[in-house]
Amino acid sequence: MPDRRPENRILRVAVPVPLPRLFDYLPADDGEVVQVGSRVRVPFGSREVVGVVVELPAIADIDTSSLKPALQIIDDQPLFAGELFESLQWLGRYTHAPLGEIFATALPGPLRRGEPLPATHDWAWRLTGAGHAGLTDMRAGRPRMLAERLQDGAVNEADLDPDEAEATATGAGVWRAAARTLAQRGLAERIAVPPSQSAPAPRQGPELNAEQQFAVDAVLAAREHFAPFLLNGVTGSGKTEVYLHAIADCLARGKQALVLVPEIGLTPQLLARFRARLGVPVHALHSGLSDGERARTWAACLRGEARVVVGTRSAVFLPLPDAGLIVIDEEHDGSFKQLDGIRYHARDFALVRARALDVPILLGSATPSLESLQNAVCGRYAHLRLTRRAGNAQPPAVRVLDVRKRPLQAGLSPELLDAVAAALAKDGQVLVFKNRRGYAPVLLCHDCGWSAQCRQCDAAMTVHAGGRRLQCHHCGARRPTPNACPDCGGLALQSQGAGTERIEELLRERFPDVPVLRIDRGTTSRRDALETHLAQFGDTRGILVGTQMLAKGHDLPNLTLVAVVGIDEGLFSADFRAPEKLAQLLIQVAGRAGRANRAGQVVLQTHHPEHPLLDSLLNGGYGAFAAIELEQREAAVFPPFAHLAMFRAEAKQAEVADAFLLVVRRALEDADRASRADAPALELSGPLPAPMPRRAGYQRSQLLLSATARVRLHRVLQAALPVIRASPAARKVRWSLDVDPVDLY
DNA sequence: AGCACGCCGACT
DNA sequence: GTCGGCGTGCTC
Repeated sequence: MPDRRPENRILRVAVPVPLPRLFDYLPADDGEVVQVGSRVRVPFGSREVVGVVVELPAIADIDTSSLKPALQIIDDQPLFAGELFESLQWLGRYTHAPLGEIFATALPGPLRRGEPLPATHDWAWRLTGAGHAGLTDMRAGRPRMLAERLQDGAVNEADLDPDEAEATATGAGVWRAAARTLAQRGLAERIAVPPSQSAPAPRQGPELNAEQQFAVDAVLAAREHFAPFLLNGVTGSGKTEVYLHAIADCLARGKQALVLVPEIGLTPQLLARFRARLGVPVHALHSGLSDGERARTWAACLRGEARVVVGTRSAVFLPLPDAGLIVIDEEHDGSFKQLDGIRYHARDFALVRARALDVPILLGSATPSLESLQNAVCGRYAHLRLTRRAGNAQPPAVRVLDVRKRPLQAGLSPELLDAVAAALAKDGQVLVFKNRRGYAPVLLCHDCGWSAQCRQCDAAMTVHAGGRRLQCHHCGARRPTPNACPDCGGLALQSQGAGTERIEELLRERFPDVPVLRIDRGTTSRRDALETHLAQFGDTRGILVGTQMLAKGHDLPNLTLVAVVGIDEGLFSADFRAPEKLAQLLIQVAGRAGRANRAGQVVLQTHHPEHPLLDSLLNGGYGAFAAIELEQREAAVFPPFAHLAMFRAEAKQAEVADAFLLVVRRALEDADRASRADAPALELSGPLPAPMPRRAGYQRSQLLLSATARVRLHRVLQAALPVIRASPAARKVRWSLDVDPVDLY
């Protein structure tokens, strides 16, 4: 019988520092009982940190002479228990990140800093005795109006908040000033009440069509166990209705549902729709919330009070003691991948959690990632298809504009400007969409469409050294930029198109009598600014100019023309994922054009009207494109047929970063040689300059690893990382490891 | 990552 | 004579 008395256990703690090990502490002097998964405050060097207890080994087995006592047990009940604890351990092994940092990223700020788990009760206001007595003597005004609302009993703060329509008319939260006034005069008081489970009565949704019903039935049939579904539904086919039915069933069984949405997808409209339909409070979790609100949602989930949570990437770390279903909307979206710190992929981690929780998981998209599609093709995911659009909505007509040798203004051809003029003449709205993912620039001939390709790699070369050098990101080959096009002899070689500012400027000049609204990071940094801008734009005729931000969001019923420019960089990018991202984007922006009552038109401006990507996409849709692209990925041994990891390093001098990556390369080659059964498991490319090689005075460089077998990739990484971390070169650079990197070039 | 300790330049 | 540059070493 093991001795479980706390004084005979030591605490093995994961501390939030980038050290791949755990630290042991003696129990706190207060003799408090500790459980695995609880936070503890511990001394660490010359400071104090908050860590998580991950083991409680018997004191008899440990040399305790150098151990310090823990300072405080923060949680009497573990914050990380059961499935979440296990899944986070898995994530630590998978990302090769220290456990302490994993726990820290899984927690909202206040909990990470050691604050106690917040209360989750609601607040309500009620009149005091004096308030009831003095009501009739009060002057007219907001305080009196509030007092009158409270005279029949306490009212929750949530119910005092005006609803969406009122909020814009009166301004949100005006009652708070009135409440403060009443409280100061002793007429009203704020009281804690149990968390409300009340919500608007669930409203009936539209009737499901046969495809939707089939999808819902399939999910319900599998609801008792882990079952991944790819819900592949064209734009407007009603994926959300399928989610809502599956969630309603989950709630009826007394279980929790977690819905992950892309950063830009968590709009007030989406939340309002969920709230109106489900009949329980719907919690939201996104970066626009205050730290306190995030901590409260975390606590509400842990206590099982939150039944439905809709959240962005970080919501994948919420505790789900009564989980019944996980939904990932727009599963292909890039914002599910964290790009710094712990570089996790929320969709992939959600799959791991769903398996551990033994619940179904629904991945929805009109344009699934090729990874998920391949999983569906090979039968690991059940493939559900929604092919019919709601109502009479017709897919928009797509026209490809060949702009070779056309006189461009700000990158726009005369034909495109004519199309804009025509749409405006019919009182329509126009969206001019500039494709500008952070592609490294490629060289293009405006006369014939020629682009600089590497002679060995069949991949586009990227422009470096201020346009004077071309470099291949696969093999590192370099050559000078030609002065004239090798194919047609023309001198119209250019590395990139115009930005949205230039386009906006030109359109204003050209169409002075209509509003031109530019939407991009510069004009629209705040989270809700996009919605506000679009709402202001309304449905009058006018032009929207923008980048990715405009691909989704606010419905624009009068949008009759979508003009897309700048797709050639995507067609010939060095990034093997560029075609996939471009195809997804084109489908998405095209989906914005036209509604049931008004036909929409899409114009694609390109130097490559015959490009296979455009051809397959236009003639066979996303499915046809994806089938071809998957074949190419298989032939080239790229994901999902290979598994990648990326070391990145930055230093003041490029040679320092490269020297470190050469050490990494050596360590990986050694580990690979030592572990290999028959053939090398790894293919390495690099060190190569990163897409933005210079940033803030730092030179950035990277080393890519590829392996066909995931286990071997991890085995080699695990063997090589101690060597890498211990190397003197590692201290001279800032470096990181990214397992399953998304943006390569 | 922090933070301390530790040994060499321009300043009150 | 000191304040402070950031190299290197450690954190139970």
